[in-house]
Amino acid sequence: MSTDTNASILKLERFLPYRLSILSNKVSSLVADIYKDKFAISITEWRIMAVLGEYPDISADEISTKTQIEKSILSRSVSRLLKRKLIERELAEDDRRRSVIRLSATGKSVYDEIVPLSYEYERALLQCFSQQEQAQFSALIDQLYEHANSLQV
Amino acid sequence: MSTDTNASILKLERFLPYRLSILSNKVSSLVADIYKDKFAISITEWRIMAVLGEYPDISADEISTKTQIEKSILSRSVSRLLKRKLIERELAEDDRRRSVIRLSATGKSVYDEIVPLSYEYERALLQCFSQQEQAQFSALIDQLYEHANSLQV
DNA sequence: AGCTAATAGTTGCAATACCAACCAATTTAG
DNA sequence: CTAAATTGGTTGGTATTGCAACTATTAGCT
Repeated sequence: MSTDTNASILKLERFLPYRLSILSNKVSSLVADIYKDKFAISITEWRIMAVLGEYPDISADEISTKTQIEKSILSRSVSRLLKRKLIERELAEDDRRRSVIRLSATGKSVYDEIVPLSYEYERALLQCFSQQEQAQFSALIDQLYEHANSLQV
Repeated sequence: MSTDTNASILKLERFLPYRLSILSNKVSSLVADIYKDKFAISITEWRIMAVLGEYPDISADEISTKTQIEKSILSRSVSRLLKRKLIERELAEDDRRRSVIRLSATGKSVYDEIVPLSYEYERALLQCFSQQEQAQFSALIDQLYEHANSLQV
């Protein structure tokens, strides 16, 4: 990590935000290729399906807060997934603004195929770490995320 | 970190690629706002300027490999920076396909303003870590990046 | 030299992202 | 009870992205 705060030159390749971005892009693009090649699903679409696998029958808004997908993007992604019959949607009885979304049977079967692939990929990634390092890294990520959140204006 | 590779449900919020993506977005969007508000410069543009601050008189192609910015995006960003007179460009004498890019005087003064802000931001981010944790986190990022790179098809 | 391949950079186009405006249903406050 | 504010979701406009095709120049091979 860079240490000299008053340096007059920025070493981009050691600058934390840059490094995180590069790392994240690399890690995500590898899975993205898998999802895309085998299932023609984007990362965004997969995230929606993933949340629905975990929490069936939630609203678009709940998906949005859980995945941090912006609501216009979510709306269009949901349309695509509906068109491809990977998810189903109906109006909520109690509040007709809301709708309730869930994986369709097809969607569930795709989900069931992707989940193990995802875990396998994560496992392959983490193979470069010892058990202890995994735990450390995980904790540090959480810690930094919390902190970054608190820096928000 | 998720441990059970055979789980039938994916916990998205504990899935490493997702967590890295969220963290990176958060961390980058905070700096992006600073660059944008104070200097009307995007992250991409800043990265280009940052590399030029470190390595003056390099070609677009060299910038591309150093920043991992795709060359079409780079080309357009360079145009914008030229138009705003933040950088200068001339043809390389030895190879007239290449051009040689550097910060202009204005660009350098903007650079000189942004660098301390960036370091300050990084410092603020890292305040949630002890010295030891910083070193660990940094090492783990490098380690994971190397490994992810090696998983490439 | 002369032809082919490779490289540096630009541009076109389709997909995606983001913001703001919008519609419809519901909640709140007077 | 009703007007205003809020909420869930969609849509429009615009900017950004990413791939591929293209131009121009240089390198390599025979």
